[in-house]
Parts: sequence; C-alpha cells; structure tokens
Amino acid sequence: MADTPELKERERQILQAVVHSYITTAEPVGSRTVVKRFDLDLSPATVRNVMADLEELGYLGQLHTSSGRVPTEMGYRYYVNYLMRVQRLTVDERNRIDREFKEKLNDADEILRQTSHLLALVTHQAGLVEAPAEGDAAVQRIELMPLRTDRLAVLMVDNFGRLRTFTFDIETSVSAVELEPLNRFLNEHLYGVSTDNLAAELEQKLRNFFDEQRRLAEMALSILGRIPRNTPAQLYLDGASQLFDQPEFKDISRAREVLELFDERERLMTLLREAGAQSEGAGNTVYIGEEGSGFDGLSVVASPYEIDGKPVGMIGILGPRRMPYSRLTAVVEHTAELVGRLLTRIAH
Amino acid sequence: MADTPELKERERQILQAVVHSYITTAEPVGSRTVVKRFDLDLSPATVRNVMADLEELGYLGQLHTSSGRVPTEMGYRYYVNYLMRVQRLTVDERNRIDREFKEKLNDADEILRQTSHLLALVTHQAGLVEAPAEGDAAVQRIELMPLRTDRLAVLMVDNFGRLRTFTFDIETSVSAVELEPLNRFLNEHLYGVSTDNLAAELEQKLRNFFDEQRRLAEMALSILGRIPRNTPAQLYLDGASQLFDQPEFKDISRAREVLELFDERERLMTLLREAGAQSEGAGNTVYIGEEGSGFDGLSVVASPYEIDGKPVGMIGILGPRRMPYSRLTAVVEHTAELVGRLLTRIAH
DNA sequence: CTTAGCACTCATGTGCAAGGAGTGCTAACA
DNA sequence: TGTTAGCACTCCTTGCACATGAGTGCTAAG
Repeated sequence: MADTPELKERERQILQAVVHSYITTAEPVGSRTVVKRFDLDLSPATVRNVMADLEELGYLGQLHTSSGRVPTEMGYRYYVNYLMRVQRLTVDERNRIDREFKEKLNDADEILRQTSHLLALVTHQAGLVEAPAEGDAAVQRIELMPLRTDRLAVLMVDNFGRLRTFTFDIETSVSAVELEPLNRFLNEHLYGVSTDNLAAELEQKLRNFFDEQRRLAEMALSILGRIPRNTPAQLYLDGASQLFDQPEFKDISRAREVLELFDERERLMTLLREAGAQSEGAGNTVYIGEEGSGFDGLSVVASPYEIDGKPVGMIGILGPRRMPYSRLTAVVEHTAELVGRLLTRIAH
Repeated sequence: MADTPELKERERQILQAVVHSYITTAEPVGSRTVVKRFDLDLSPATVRNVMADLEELGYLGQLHTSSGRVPTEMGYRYYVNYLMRVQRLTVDERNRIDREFKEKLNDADEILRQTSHLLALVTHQAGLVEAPAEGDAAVQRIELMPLRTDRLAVLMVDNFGRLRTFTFDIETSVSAVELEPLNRFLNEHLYGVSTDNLAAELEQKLRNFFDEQRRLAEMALSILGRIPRNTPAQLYLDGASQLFDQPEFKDISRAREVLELFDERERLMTLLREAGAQSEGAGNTVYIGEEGSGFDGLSVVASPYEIDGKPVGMIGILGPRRMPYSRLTAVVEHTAELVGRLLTRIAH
C-alpha cells in the first residue's frame, strides 16, 4: 500500500491522461494523442519527456520502441489510488439498477443471484456475489419432517431469510406426530444459534432434557451432526460472455484461462476476499491481479455489503485490468448498498 | 428423415473415411490421405473421382478448389444415420462414469447436476441435463410452516425425491399448532397429485371439508395457488470451457455466440427436445444444427432417461458439428441409463 | 472402370520495400 | 532551467512478388 504519491503535478496529469485514454480505446497512447485528447497546453515533445520519466519510474511501458505507452500494473495502481475521481452514476445506470431490484424481493438467494446478473449486464464485466458465510448465519427455524419411512428432511431457515434443505436416510421410521415434540424443542432451543456449531450446541441441551425420549434425541443428534458444516460460502457468478467483448480476450487461450478460473469457486472466493482485505474499511476497493499470481491481467472491483450494519459478504465485478474503474467503482458501491438494504429488510 | 441411403458401396466407404478422418484431425482430407489412412486398395485418382461425385451429391464440400474435402451438414447426417458403428465404451470410460455415480446418491437435483459435470469431463463437450418436468412430478409430501408472524414457508417433495421450497408473505399470522390439522389434511389429500394442477385439485377438496376452518382454508388456497406453476423445467449445463479446446472456436466470435446461447436456457431446452423428437423411440439420437437455425455448426447427442420406465427428460452433450459421434453416443446412452436407474431407486 | 500423368488452383510462407506512428535526442528559444 | 521544434531512427504494418506444396480436375492409356 505504500505507493509513494511522489509525482510532480504534471506527471500525475499525464499519467492520468494515458491511463484514461488507454482504458477507453485499448490502444497504446502516444504523446500527440495525449495533448490532443486532453488539450493540454504543452507540446508533444514535452509530453514525451515526461512519459519517458514515467516509464523509468515504472508506471508506463511500451510494447516496442516507437509504440505508444501503456500503463503498467503499477501505473494502474497509482491511478486508482491517487488519480481516479470516482464518477457519479448516470441517471440511466441508477434507474436501471434500482428498477431491477424493485421486483420479487422474497428470497435472499434469489436476490444475490439476480445481483450478479445485473452487475454483469450493467458493467459488461463478470459479476461476483459472495453469499453470507455459514458462520454468520443463525438458525431461525428448524424442522424435521418424515418424507417416507426411511427418510427424513431437514429444513432450516437462517436469519438472512435463506431456506436450506437436506435429506437423510434413517434406520428406524418415525411419524410426523412423533416428531412434533422434538421440533418444538429444537425451535425453542436453537433459535439464534450459529449454523456452524449447531450440533455442538444441541448436544449439550439435548442430553439434559430428553432423557425420556432417548430414541428421538439420538436421532436428532446424529442427523443434525451430519448437516454439512463449513460448507464453503456460496458464490454467484454471471456474465462470462460479457468479458469476451474486450479485446484482451481476442486470443482464445486467455479466454479459456478465465473460463477455467470460473470453474474454481474457491479461488474466486479468495480473490474476492483478497480484494476485500485491501479495503481497510474504505468501503470500495480495487484489486489488481499481481504478476505471477494466476490473476495476472485481471482486476476486481469489490465492495462489502452489510446486513444489520454488519459486513457479511462481498459483491464485485471481475474483468481485464484495463477497465473503467472510475465508473465501475460507483456502480459496485451503489449496488452493494442496495443489496445490503434489501437483505436487511428481508431478515426482519 | 428420408435421406436416401442410395450410395454405392464404394461411395459409402469413402464418405465414411472422409468423415472419420476429419473428425479426428479437423483438417480437410485429401484423396491421398484417404487411401493411406484407411489403406484402401485404390489409387488416389479413383478416390478423387468418387469424392467429386460425393461433392456433387452434396455430402462433401471444400473450402476452395485444391483443398481437401470436408463433410457437409448432409454428409454428417448420412454418416450418423447409415455409416456410423456405435462404439463400445472403453473400460476406462465405463469405470470412470460408474465410479462417479457411486457416491452421494441422496439428492435427485445433485445427481442431475453431477451428471452434466461428468458428461462434460468425459466427452470434452458441454453437458446438458434436463430435469423432469413439473407436469410429470407428483406431490409426495407438502408442508406449510410459519417462519415469522408474517411469512410462511412451503416445502414440497415430489415423487422424484426433489425438495422444493417457497416462501410467502401472509397478512394474518398463524402458528405452527394452527397449521397442524391443515398439514395433515393436505398430505392426506394431495398425495400423488401432479404439481401442475395442485391448486385446482385442492380447491375442490378444500371447499367441502373445511367449512369450519374457513380462514385456514382460504389461506392454503391462496398460497398454493401462488406456487409458480409451469416453471420452465430446469436445465443443468456444464463444461463450457471444454468446448473451447476445439479448433472451431479458435476465433472468439464463434465462442461468444455459444457462450451467449448458454445463457438462453429456453433455447437450449427446445434444442434438447428437438433432438429428442428426432429419436422416434430409437433411444439415442443425434441432432445436427441446421443452417440458419441459430444452431448452425453445433450438434447435440441426446438420450432420454427413464424413471420407473417412463421417459421424463433428456440428457446429452453439445459441441461442434465435428465431434466423435460414434464414441459419444455410447457415453451418453450409458449415462442416461445409469441416471435413470439411480433416480428410480431414489424415487422409492 | 481404373489409373498414371500433368497442368492448374489456391492457401501459406518468405523476403523486401514503402508508409506511418511514435520515440529519443539535440539544439535553439523564452 | 524548462519548453519546444526538428530530425533521424526504430519498429510495426501493409502490400506485393515469388516460391512451395497440397490437392484437384481432366485426359488419355491400360
């Protein structure tokens, strides 16, 4: 994080211009282009000198002598950290996003899925949404239910309004009537318990209360213990096809790399989290894939969203390093806020 | 379906050779190649004559004069209909597939998802699995459950072992105890009813029996009526990245087309069904995308799978027209059979 | 009917020259 | 001392000519 912002004003100006121009055109930018597009009151020659300095400092690079300059990874970093002015959302964008969230706000899972889709459409990048982690969820209602004589369903609702179901085979059959007192008990005692340590919590309580109903108690224990714990937090991903509009993916091999990355949910997860870690509470954050990290050439713009004032997950977008950060940060931030509000309302 | 198989034996032989060679190498195949690779007892010149005939008949084409021949859409059709010998599965393939299905056979949805993944891996094409349609499903158990005072969850289990949940807002609150008799009633009377006409069926029965519990009855009606009906049958899709190994997608624009197609579930659905329609009960079927249909250049190998002897959906793979049909039909067929057996077992 | 021979086509690759974008450097200028 | 104009230089790109090679179509002989 200790990029020194120690550039002279003019250097900053020109770095900004180069990054800006390259982001919009994807073409290496030359000295003439800079003075024309941003009508600076300088001559191309002067700009050239500055650009040479910036190159030596590591902020710019060129593909070959006598091609225009291109921002380096470090150049982008400087840009997003010190140069970029976060743009306002256009009315269009805001309307579009808000409208999309007006409908069916029943189901938390649905909202998250929808969000990733929306992000992809609006930003033309891939949309990423991390669902609240299991550890942050608390049981709000739990219910065992016989499906057939040898099978049982468990339905769990957490405080984010998410429904989850599991089925389990059982050895000895139980009837719905038999389960009634057990369900009553479970709901009385497990309300608000983190879904992570359901079984542990239950074990304690169950032992004391259910001496007389040993059989049911044992069953409940064994079943709740088998609920997949530490399930990796879910990740919603959408918009792969959007990415391939970008010229950086014109050769299929790059495209395939990314497509394969999309199949590795855990890696994407750590990527999102890494982005989050860089925020240091600053809300919005940009992660620029480091060389050799496997994410080289890719960037993530991410923002945490909060339920009841507590950050529970990240939402963001993923795309080529050359992306319009100043516009996208605004979009992501706004969306994160909206999603947070929506989920908070649902959770009550 | 009235491709006339009216080709002379030698023509059939050479068409087969060309298709075969092109499928494996993706290179236009010349007359010399044919005699060498399949050591025919003919001279290249003879082969050339036959190939010229086949071209005139529309089975072969060439990119330019003096390039080798390439099968046309019609050529592929003839091949799969009359020439192709369905290969046996290799032991490796069979083992791999069977092994994959040995584990966690709890959850019907999970099995289907897994299947699409497996198909993609084994065939190096995209895997497609159509879930049983709503209309074919019958309620096996249904349960209303209060989540909070103003919200209700509905859990439905169908005869394929699938769990589905919905949540609904309600105006006046109900307690779990209040719902007990209603649930009992529902389960008694809705067992085996098709999920499609749940509400209709219910309406009849409910009116007679529940005069005294009008309020509950009304609620049940309104809620079950709001369960999304005719939800488009679900489609599981996996392995997009596999496709892009194929040289036909070396230019990104083709790749993007397919990627966009993957976002349009309904179109894929109709594609799978179309493939199925061509089967005429023959089990396995190959659909070769017609020119101008939007599926030009793509092929589907599909097979219906059965639960309790009744076909309920299709599974298949999608890839470029140039694919090793003879091997893939075997894989798809075997997998379909396996999935059917698995789901049948679960549904009991 | 089959085959050998041969001229022909066309994609691919290579070398070469011209054009153009953009740089680096130097010298003049404010 | 910083800025600018001028100019030589680099290197990519494009176009063109040419050779190569795979593969064809056609004709005439077996």
